[in-house]
Amino acid sequence: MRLVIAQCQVDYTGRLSAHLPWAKRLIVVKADGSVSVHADDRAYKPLNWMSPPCSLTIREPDADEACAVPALGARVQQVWEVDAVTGDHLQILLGDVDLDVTEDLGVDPGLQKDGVEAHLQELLAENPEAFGDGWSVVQREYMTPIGPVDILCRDAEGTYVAVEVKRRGEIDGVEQLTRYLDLMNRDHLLGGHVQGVFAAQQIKPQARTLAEDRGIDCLTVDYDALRGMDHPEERLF
Amino acid sequence: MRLVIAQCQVDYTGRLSAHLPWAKRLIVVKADGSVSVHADDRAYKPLNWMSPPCSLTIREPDADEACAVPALGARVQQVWEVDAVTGDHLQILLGDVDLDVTEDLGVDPGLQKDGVEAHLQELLAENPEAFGDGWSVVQREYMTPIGPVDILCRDAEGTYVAVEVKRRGEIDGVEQLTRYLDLMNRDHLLGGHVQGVFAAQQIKPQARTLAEDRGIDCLTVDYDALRGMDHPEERLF
DNA sequence: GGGTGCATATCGCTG
DNA sequence: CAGCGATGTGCACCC
Repeated sequence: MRLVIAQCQVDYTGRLSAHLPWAKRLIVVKADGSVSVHADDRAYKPLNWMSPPCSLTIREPDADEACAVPALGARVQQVWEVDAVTGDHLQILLGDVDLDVTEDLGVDPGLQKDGVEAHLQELLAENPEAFGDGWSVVQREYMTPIGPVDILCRDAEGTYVAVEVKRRGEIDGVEQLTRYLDLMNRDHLLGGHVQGVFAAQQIKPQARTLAEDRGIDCLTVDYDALRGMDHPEERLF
Repeated sequence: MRLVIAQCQVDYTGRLSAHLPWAKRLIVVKADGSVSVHADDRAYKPLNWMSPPCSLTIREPDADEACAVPALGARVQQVWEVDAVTGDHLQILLGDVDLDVTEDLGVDPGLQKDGVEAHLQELLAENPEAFGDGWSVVQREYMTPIGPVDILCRDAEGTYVAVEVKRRGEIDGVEQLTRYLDLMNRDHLLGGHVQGVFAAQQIKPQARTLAEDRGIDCLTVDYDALRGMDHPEERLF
């Protein structure tokens, strides 16, 4: 990883065009080939970047570029050209350099996450009684031509129920489930009528209203309680 | 901006839980208060971070934490605690420090962008003949109770047309326009029938199929050509 | 502050 | 490779 703090001017052309006037910024070159240009705000988001795969070429400024004066009495020291196979291009003109360090970080052992939608789905699939007495799971990630239904269940009467699981239930999730239901209701193998359940840790009022208007049941899920019902020894950490 | 490269172990609890085992990483503290932990890959995305507003407290390790040995012969030097008002918490245990520099970057003059959806919408609103002869613009960002329609037009026959503009036309955009049309078709002030146009630089086949199935017309827009029809002297750069 | 939509979104999985 | 969905999405804008 290489860290450079320098006066710079940046131009990007690709999916859009963007221009950064002269200012002092941080430039990060990672081992994966990525290049990012950061200001002292915007949290972790850079002002400009190039994602790998891309190639970085560093060269002397030509006569024309040397005239692009970063500050009074200063001059352009280097020109960085970053090219991606997609045609995206990032050009960085560098003036005075305040920091230029390179450190080998090695490969990161990686990130362990807990509490994402996949875990919620897993817990619900293992505890279908959370939906109601006599419910059973037919299949997780039940594939339809337009995407996978999170959990396909049958209720106590044997009716098929498509369950859409979300951490936060918003209007998009209801639209998604509606598309699945429209399709599944045309499938005679599923009995001609598939019920819908929208399950989330938190359901926005507008999403609930839309769901109920479409005959979809809503279930608010307590992740920690459900986790407690499960096997505590299987927790990640 | 403060840049630290050090052996570290990171734990995050908030919207989810996440754990990073000991490894050498880059830690960035920006003037906006944000803290990001980077590995040497994942392009500009950090492994873990805290967004402002948040507070950073640096302290000595207690007896318990000192036992968390980062590497053979090393010991925990510092503990960083980052807290957000939302209750989110980030804890970083630091071992050996390889780099610790602080630089004042000042306020960034900012970013100029060209070619995003807003520009496309602007160009189309100024050139409604792109939709067809005799078309006129009624209003941009026409408000409905569920959100703004990008452009409301009338065609040569005087029929109202809701135009949804996207850089890349995908299925979500068709759903969005459909919701607007459902609502507007109940509005007698708009003549009881509002036509739909889905305009984008590129329209995915599935989005096109869905749109046509719903009676929505598709228009592929050439941004550069449209820009040429417009006033070249008004270009950003 | 909630609702809505845009983003150079990025990333991972599946077919 | 495309399609689809999740993301600690983040962010701006508007009511």
